[in-house]
Amino acid sequence: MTTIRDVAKRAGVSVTTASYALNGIGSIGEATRKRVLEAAEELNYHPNAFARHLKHRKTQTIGVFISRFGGSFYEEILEGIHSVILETDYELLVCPESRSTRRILLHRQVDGAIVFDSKISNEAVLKLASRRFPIVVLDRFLQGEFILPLLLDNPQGVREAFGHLYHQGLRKMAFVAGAMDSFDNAERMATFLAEAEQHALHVPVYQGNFTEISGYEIAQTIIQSDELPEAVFCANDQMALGFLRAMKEHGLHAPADIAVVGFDDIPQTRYMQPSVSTISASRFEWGTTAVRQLIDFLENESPFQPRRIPTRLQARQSSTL
Amino acid sequence: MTTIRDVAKRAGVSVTTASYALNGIGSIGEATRKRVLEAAEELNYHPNAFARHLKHRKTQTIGVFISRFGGSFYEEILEGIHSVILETDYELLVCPESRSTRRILLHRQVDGAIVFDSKISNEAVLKLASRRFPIVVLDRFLQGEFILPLLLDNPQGVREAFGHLYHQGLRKMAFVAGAMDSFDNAERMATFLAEAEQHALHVPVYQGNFTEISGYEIAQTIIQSDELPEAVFCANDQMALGFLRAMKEHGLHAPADIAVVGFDDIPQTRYMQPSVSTISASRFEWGTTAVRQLIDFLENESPFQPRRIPTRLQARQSSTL
DNA sequence: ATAATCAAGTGAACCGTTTCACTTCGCTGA
DNA sequence: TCAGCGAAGTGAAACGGTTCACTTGATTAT
Repeated sequence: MTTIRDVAKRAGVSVTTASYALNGIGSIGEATRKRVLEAAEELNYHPNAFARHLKHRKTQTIGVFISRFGGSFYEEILEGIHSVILETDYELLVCPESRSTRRILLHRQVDGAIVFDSKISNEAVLKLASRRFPIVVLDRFLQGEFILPLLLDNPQGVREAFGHLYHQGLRKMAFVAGAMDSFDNAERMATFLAEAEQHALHVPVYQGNFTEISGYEIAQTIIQSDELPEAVFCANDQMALGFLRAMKEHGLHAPADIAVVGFDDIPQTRYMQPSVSTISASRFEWGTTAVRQLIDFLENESPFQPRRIPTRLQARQSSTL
Repeated sequence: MTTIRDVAKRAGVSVTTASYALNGIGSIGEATRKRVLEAAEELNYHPNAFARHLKHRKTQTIGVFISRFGGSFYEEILEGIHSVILETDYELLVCPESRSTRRILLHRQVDGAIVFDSKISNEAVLKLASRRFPIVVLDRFLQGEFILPLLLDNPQGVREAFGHLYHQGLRKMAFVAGAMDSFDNAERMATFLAEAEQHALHVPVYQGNFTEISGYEIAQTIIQSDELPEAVFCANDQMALGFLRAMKEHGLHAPADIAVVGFDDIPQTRYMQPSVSTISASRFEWGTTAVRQLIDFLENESPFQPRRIPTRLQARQSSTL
């Protein structure tokens, strides 16, 4: 590995001069600067990032903490984040859940974090966040001067979906809930029930856990009961898929027998027969917004702008009479 | 930030002793060790990763270089890599194409690399690879003592697909090729044509570029020609999807009018109507194999084991008469 | 002629660890 | 009694950069 000392020696200058010349700062004569740059080029010199970070106590890196790579779930968000990073001189460190998450966060290997991993506790986030280490959270509602929660606009999409069902004359509705500890689930449920209440409807809630199988099992239960609901809203698409699978197995059709709406707009929903109505959000924009705000905070200390990511109903076959 | 000096001071020992105690090496009395660990705990001390890396000239990090996050393409490979990393004391740095790729590679911020990004040139890989910096490439055939190409077993899957078509009595076949500079495309095509030749078949080749639209356009051309082939093999699924879309628009059905087979087993193939025959590989296993070999090389200098990732035909509706 | 100014360049400390080479000291065995 | 030893602990250099405070020597103003 060639170091700046090698470069300095070859250019016949001091290390200080070499450093200034390479970084284009300090007052260095044109001829000298050129000599240093040439030497660096000839020796194929590249500064050691660790030495630099150690000195600067900054890493020019944004950390993104997700629970796993799979599931198509983070893909678009990451693409969005990446697209912004490309325009900046920051780097991107994507870290799936593991011991290293703790390590990386604690060892300050990144300048700021975007958190989308419920395994990271609220306490941890609260403890870590500081002026020197702002955190954007995408998966929870958490307030703090140096914490920005950036969440989906669940109410908007859910209200739209409710209206879509209601205006088609459907009155007997059911709600299939996801994991209890999920903020999104809570908000989707609260909104749906509030809308129903406004229209004097009673909506039974079935407790699932966001998995396909939980949707499937809940559908079994519902189908075996006395009378079927006219419409079911599932707190996410996986459960809607499970629900539809059970319906199919019992010879029931959506939307004729039960209209079904999900949430997230995962790719399969488009390809299923029938195609599945769902609520979409621009996950790409979610990612770009998150990283823009984070970098803006790091560079200019601009206070966080609370914001919701818009959602939109995608009315497809499974709920359109 | 608390440093090891703070810990040493609080424990009333030298920095050296603190370091040894924290790392569990050197000869340090039991009582002293305990005192140091307590001090570290109380001060919430975490060693600075950069200082450590600087000293060690090792980062305990594997870099994965992909072209982008989207497209479901890397997902499973990354999951596989991640699952292995979890069992080791290495960390994972996933880097989508950008200036930073160069930076990270050149600045030796990782101990070894897994490359799956055709934008990184062969020359770059050849120049970088060394005993101290082994590289696994997943997207090209590249030989070198410190380079391990880990590729799909294209011939196996393609031969299976050819047999599947041939045994159903199909004789008039066509091949829809992907990007010219792709190793996978070349190998798939070579295998298919060789198989055809063995059975005295002539197979016309249509040049696409792996995109859905190129498959669509080629289908248009073929459909407007005098006589249709009985079967078409597309070098990847995207093109197969485009091909099927064009067929549908012209009122043609797969497999009755033309049997279609793709390659990659992307999720949609399962959900389409008709479901699309394709060739699958365990991408998860691809990832685990890659990182296992890399770490094994780093730790034990065990020479690379050339290997192919097995592929398997998934015969679905689009090609099953 | 001389002081002031300025551009160009340099020495050395520092960032936070690790680790080599060394010291200290109590104990054992002859 | 004392050489020798091993356990416990320490000082300081090193990793590879950056940057503060400083020197040098030429130019300018008076």
